[in-house]
Amino acid sequence: MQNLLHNLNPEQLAAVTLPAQPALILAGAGSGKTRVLTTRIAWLIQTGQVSPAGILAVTFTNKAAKEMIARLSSMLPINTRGMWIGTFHGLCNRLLRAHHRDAGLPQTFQILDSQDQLSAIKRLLKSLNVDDEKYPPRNLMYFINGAKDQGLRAKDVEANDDYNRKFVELYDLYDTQCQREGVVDFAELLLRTYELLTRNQPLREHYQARFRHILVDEFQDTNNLQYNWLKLMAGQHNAVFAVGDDDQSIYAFRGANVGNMIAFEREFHVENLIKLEQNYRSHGHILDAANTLIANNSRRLGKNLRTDAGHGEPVRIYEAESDIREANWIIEEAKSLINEGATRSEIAILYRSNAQSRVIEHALFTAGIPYRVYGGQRYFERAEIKHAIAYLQLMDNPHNDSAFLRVVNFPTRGIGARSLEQLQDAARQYGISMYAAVPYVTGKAGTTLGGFVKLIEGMRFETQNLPLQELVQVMLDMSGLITHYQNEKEGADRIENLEQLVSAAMLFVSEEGFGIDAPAFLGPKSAEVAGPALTIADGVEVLDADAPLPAVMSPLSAFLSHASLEAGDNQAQAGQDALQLMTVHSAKGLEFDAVFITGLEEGLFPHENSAQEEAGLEEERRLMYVAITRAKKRLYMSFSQTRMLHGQTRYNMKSRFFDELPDEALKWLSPKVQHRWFGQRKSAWDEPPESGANNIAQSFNRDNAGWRVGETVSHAKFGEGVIVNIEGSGTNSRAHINFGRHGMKLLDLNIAKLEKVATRLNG
DNA sequence: TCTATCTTTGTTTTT
DNA sequence: CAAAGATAGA
Repeated sequence: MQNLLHNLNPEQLAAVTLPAQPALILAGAGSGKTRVLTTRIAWLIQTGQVSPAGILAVTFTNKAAKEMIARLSSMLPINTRGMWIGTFHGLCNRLLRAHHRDAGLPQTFQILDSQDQLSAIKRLLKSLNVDDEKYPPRNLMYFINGAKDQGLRAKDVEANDDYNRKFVELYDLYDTQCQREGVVDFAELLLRTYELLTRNQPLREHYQARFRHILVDEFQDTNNLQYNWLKLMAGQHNAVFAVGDDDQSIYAFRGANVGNMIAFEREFHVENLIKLEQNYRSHGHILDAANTLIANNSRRLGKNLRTDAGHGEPVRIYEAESDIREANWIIEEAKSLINEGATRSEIAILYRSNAQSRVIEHALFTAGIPYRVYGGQRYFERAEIKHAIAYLQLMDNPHNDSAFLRVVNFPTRGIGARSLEQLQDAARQYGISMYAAVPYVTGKAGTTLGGFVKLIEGMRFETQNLPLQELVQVMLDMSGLITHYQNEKEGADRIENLEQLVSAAMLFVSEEGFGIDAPAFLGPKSAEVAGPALTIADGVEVLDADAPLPAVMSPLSAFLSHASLEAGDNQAQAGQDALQLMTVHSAKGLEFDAVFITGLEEGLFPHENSAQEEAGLEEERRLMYVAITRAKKRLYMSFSQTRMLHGQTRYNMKSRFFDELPDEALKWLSPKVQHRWFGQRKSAWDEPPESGANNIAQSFNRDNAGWRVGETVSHAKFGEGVIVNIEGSGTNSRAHINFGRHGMKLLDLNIAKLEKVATRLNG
């Protein structure tokens, strides 16, 4: 035990060894949060206070769950497989599989990712002849998910006007459609489990009696439903150990409620509140930047990080003329870091939105530097993989209409809109799935559709005793997907991806502990598993702690769940030492020696859709805080005067966040730009401007009262802005100026009192 | 019914 | 700039 607890600081030690009572740990960035959480679990088990089966540990990302399991198995000589450590969604999936009957779901229910959900909604609207201009599918999706995140069914949602009443009605119909097809969306996984446990007292009491210790990571990210879910699991007696950081709450957009931290403190009568403020990650200047920035937020629980490390290097800031040059600068800096001995994988390039990665990727590719992109297009979201998955879904659950529609005519088999219309009519008439409705379609359409059904049934028959990876292979061959892409010009990559699916299946099978030769449809090894998966206790079927997943889920179902819930963390080229590219969101929880935060411009970061309201802006600021605190030794920030977005050049102002950083910690690298065309051409302008940038031609046109497009100006009332466009000339010149937080203004250049703005420079 | 081509439209973040 | 959707012609 000694070795378990040594090297913990007093606060960490106190947190790890708290008594079995509700506890809230306010853990700042880099304060050893994960360490405290895992050591706590290990300590509880080692001191015999609880058995591994009595632990429920919840995280938000699969990455975090895996990390926790890995650390735990290095700390304790126990098999972590049976332990309940996972994401909210993963754990709920597990519960629903085990109790599918009580939950009113087919055993092979399938999980819709957001793409699937949106197309299901579009399909619903179409079938109901609802005007999707008036009721945009996307809005309906947010409406539904928002309601579910609050724990509300359609009947529970209050609607005060016709418009919202329609949304409620559609919400209800959407649920009906999902139920008919045997599919659940992300929010439904949680809500269904919540309802199941609320309704079913014996079941609830069983799990309450079992999980004496519930530990929650990233508690600030819980939404109301998740919080209530935790309350339900906790019951009256269980110890909830919540770890979180209100300053790192960046998921309010999907319902996360920081207020849960305060609610938790109050409702659970938390007497054990511990703050971890010692930072072990970042050098002083970096931490100062983070602290100063986040101090601009109101409504904080209050916490200030400190470090024993020295000031270290200042934060370097660079202003580029274009996004392309920004990327090139990043690469030059990264190169010199590498020359100085830095490891590539310890350098991260962060951006606010995925679209920004393209320019950087291009530059990295040209420079021949290995890199790895996280997130973005994920493996299981690629079109060809989606098709393959749809075939697998139909084999597992033929009533999934989304899957049916995706591949019924892909590759083409002469089943067009008319046949499907007939089929949909039949399905609606009998209230059954499209697959089941096929026999009711007569004529030629009936024959071709029947052929498709035969195909799926043939695939099932051929694979009924095969292990998962062979099942996938047979599916690929029989579906005609491979042949289809062979005939396509750019199909080679797609075929490669499809072949990878076989390896993915094999990997999944070995990692999850399914026997590698076990048939994919049945519960393999179930006969040999020590103890049955489901035990009957007091007349209730419950999930046994030691039973591995396969006992309640067939390998195929499990694999499909995996595809939806994990989407393949883009493991591409793992192992190679490469630069790390990712959004700020996906960087949460990670740390790097050197970090580049890019695209720090008004409208991008903070994002224009968020900066309108105070709450949104504060979330953006927390996001920036997360970004800064990822860095250990070196931190770079950059922004650009121009940027391509939606195929056109945009002129953004530098981010307001620069004004919220402490000058002493910063070093501005960019050359002065204010008088660049009045003679003082220096450094960055020594190189010729890129061709094709449409502002360049205008930049040498001095006819517009001395102003040019792209220039930063200052206005008495609106503050700083960037000239986006100039119309007219001479005494008639008017300019569209982007004043960032004050919006776009059209000003007469001969009347408005504008001043040129100098960029600060101290290096 | 299929394919090629045009038009339109992009929430930014993720389980 | 792309991807998704709509339209026209084969």
